[in-house]
Amino acid sequence: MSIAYKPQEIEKKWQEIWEERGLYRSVVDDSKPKFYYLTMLPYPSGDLHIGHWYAMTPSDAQARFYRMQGYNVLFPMGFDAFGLPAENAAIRRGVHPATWTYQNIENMRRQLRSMGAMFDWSREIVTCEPEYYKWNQWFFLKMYEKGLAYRKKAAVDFCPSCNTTLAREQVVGPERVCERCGTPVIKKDLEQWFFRITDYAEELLDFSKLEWPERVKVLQRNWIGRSEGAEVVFKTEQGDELVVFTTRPDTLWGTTFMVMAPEHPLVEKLISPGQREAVEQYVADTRRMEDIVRESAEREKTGIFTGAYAVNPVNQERIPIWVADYVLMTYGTGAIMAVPAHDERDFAFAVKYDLPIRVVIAPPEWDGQPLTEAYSGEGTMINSGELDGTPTPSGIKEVISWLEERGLGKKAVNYRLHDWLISRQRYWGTPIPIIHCPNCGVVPVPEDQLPVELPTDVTFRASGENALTYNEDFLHVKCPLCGADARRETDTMDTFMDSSWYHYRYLSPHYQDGPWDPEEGAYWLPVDQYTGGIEHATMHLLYTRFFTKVLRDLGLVDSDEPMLRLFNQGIILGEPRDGDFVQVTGSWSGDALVAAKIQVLTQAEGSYLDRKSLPPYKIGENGVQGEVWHRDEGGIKVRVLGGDDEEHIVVVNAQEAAVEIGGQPARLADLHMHLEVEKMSKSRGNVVAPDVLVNKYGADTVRAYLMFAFDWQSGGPWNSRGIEGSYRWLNRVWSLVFDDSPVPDGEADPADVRQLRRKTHQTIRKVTLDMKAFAFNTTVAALMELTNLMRKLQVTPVRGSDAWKEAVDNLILLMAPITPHIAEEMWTGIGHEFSVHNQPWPVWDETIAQEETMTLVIQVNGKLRDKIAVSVGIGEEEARALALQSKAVQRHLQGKTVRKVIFAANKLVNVVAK
RNA sequence: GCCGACGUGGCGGAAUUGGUAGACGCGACAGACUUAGGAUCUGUUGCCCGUAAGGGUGUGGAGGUUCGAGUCCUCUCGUCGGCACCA
Repeated sequence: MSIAYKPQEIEKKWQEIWEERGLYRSVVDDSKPKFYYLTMLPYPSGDLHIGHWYAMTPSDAQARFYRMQGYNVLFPMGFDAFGLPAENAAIRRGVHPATWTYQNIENMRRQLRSMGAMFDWSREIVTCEPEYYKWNQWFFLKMYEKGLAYRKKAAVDFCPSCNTTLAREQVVGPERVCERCGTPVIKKDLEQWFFRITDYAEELLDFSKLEWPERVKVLQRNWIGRSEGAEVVFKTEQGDELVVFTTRPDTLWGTTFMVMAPEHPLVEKLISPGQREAVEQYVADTRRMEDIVRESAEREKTGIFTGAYAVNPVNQERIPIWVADYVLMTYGTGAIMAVPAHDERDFAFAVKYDLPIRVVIAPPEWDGQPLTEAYSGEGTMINSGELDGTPTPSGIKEVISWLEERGLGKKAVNYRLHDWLISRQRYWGTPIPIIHCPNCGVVPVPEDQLPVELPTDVTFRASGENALTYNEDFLHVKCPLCGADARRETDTMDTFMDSSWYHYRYLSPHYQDGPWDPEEGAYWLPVDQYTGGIEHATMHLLYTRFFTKVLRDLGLVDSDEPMLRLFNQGIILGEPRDGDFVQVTGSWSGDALVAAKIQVLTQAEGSYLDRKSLPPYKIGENGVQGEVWHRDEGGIKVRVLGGDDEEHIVVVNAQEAAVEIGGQPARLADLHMHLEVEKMSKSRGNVVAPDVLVNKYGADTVRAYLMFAFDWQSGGPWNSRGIEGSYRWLNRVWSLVFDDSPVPDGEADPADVRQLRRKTHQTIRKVTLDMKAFAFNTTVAALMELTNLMRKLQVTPVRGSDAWKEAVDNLILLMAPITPHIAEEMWTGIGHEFSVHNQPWPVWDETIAQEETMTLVIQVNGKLRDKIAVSVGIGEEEARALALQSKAVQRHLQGKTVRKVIFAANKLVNVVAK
């Protein structure tokens, strides 16, 4: 073993050589099948996170695998460069968003290169470049022409902290907070731009052309929220039409009142004079109420009678119209028919306001008594005139035809999905290419004037207000139609616009005559494999599907779907750790301890403390001994365990405390607090920095570990010891391949040779199948198994055999996608030609991989009693005889009679006895 | 509340889809080499009883189907994720 494995040297070397030789430049080549492998592009936040590595390096390995299998693989990378953090940095630190962004990109490019991934950098895109966002604007204009982009005044969710509107899916949780900063959103009435994604709602529910995880499809289906029912037209006594949507038209005869959303435009007109003041007060109160309060389901419903009446079209009954906050303007028509007997919410409302409840669906075996709660199950229609007696499922259909015949209503489908709100009141985004002219109104910027560039000389206000709104140069423009002084639209586009089509721009990032070069498109599209996090299930992945359908309808692409196959990787969580064990002395102030001195008795490094070697937990008169459970600027919490594992958390005020670690003075911030398995975050201090790992172990180790240690789909907690295992493995492989000690004398044992060949071919088979199936952890495990066998045979004459060479070559080839640098170094190092990455993927020989002998499992009554080595393909008779001869079997058969013998070929014999 | 996913050693995770549970790795324990080792190498390692041979038990829990269940069915508990007055 003449040379040591020095990943830092060989990785840098090969990355440069691959780059120089253009090894991963992908060009259209009709002689090869194409494979467009796409992994989600990062936001340039500053540093590459271990999560980026976790998402990208297994993807890279799979892309490399396809490449060696003979595909022409495109594996591009870029930066999702517009967005709020850049602007916030500008405000906080006075750096221009562009400067901040490009500095981060520069750094992240370096970090990305350190992965050794096969990214084709000649196709890199940066979405904040005018040559990129010009096409955002172009698409916007095309959509505007087709009526797919429109402007309307709407009550929109607005984040007062980010000072911008949010799309519906950017408002999260029952508290309805801003996804980015956690501030509760407020409602604002603003003129906003929307994309008509609802036009495609039905088509977006069709996943038949997609090989996507069921999870994602379910999330999208829920998000689109399709429900079938009917629209029924009620008339008010004033003669206005009041349309309602219902999924249960069969309960129409049970409508005893109607409810409108407080925001419903007709409310104003309906109010009777006597009720005017009260209703207006109610509407105003509701509108002022925050959504958090209003939309909490537990809250008791409130409402008020408008004084107006409507007529139920099915039975001409006069029913009161109420206004209530439990009806939402944003769903259906903003008005409902209330059927208290068969709807929980209506029931509660009717009880509260003493409104009539009429049963029209008789529950099975109903005794005719008044209901104590709403019955929404199946039953038989009653009190419904000529339709009495119709059972529930068919009743719905029958009522719909009944309504349609009489022109009272029609079958209808409703979606929860809203149009996509794309306006953002922010500077760092794509300007919406629209001009507001006092004479002509809304005027699109002519195509030949694109891009509308973001001005660079802008000043940022601490409030976060859109800098474009007071940038005079940007603002003032002549109307392209009439030449009058006009004003530019200052809203910019949601950044999801950028990521909705970036996979098209990768094809030709600098192409001038269109969003991409159609020739490239004809070859590479659509994306064959997409990988990324599940968190994008309803936003990015729905928008990008919508976008492709729009592009298809514009005649730009042939496919209905952007990405045929999707795989979601999980996330890497923080490593759990015990906190430091400390001895705190000070004085008590109530329940809290005011510390004078905090001594760390041991500093935990990554793993749990050994309790045995520590002093006991203690709460005393002048201090405590225990584990640092939590730490913040003001102090710590110390966890003390009592005799029965009873837990006490002591709050320690450490403002005035002297901190000592190992006898040395230290800062409070140096104390390690207890960490659970939880998301990595700077504040918790459990972030793993890939750069540090690369410096210590090399990229190949990090790649191998990330692929080996987790089920890729699930992710899991980081383990700083675990990565050592992968490093050991690579070192062992290295010393196996570069073993230049003399080969042991003698003849190689043919059985060993056979065993090695068999294992080699089995490994090729396993790795090939598992790589395809995203089972990366078992792929690496298989390679480790082969390594382990080789290490056993390394000290025997087998090392001089052809089987050994075969094993070494194949091991290197199979490792190439996973650990590209060491594989290249070993491949060329044993005299093969550059590059290992241009080699064809090895093929296994099924007959060599075949086992000759196997372990026949012998069971008695289903319990394992013996194992016998037999040759593969042993017949039933023979197996049965062997089983019955087994001493262990005979022992267990004593006093029993054999009833039956089950034989499972190449598996086991089960003797059933009583 | 509704929808979905998941529960396997001290830990991360395997299990050809109904046929040897725990591959591979981490950790732990023992030993070798070493001035030393948190390097490297060898061995052991689900739990319980037993010196051993051997036996019992074991995939969140309870039941069921089957010659045989981590895998299929029913119920149940727990964890996580999504949606949530959606008419």
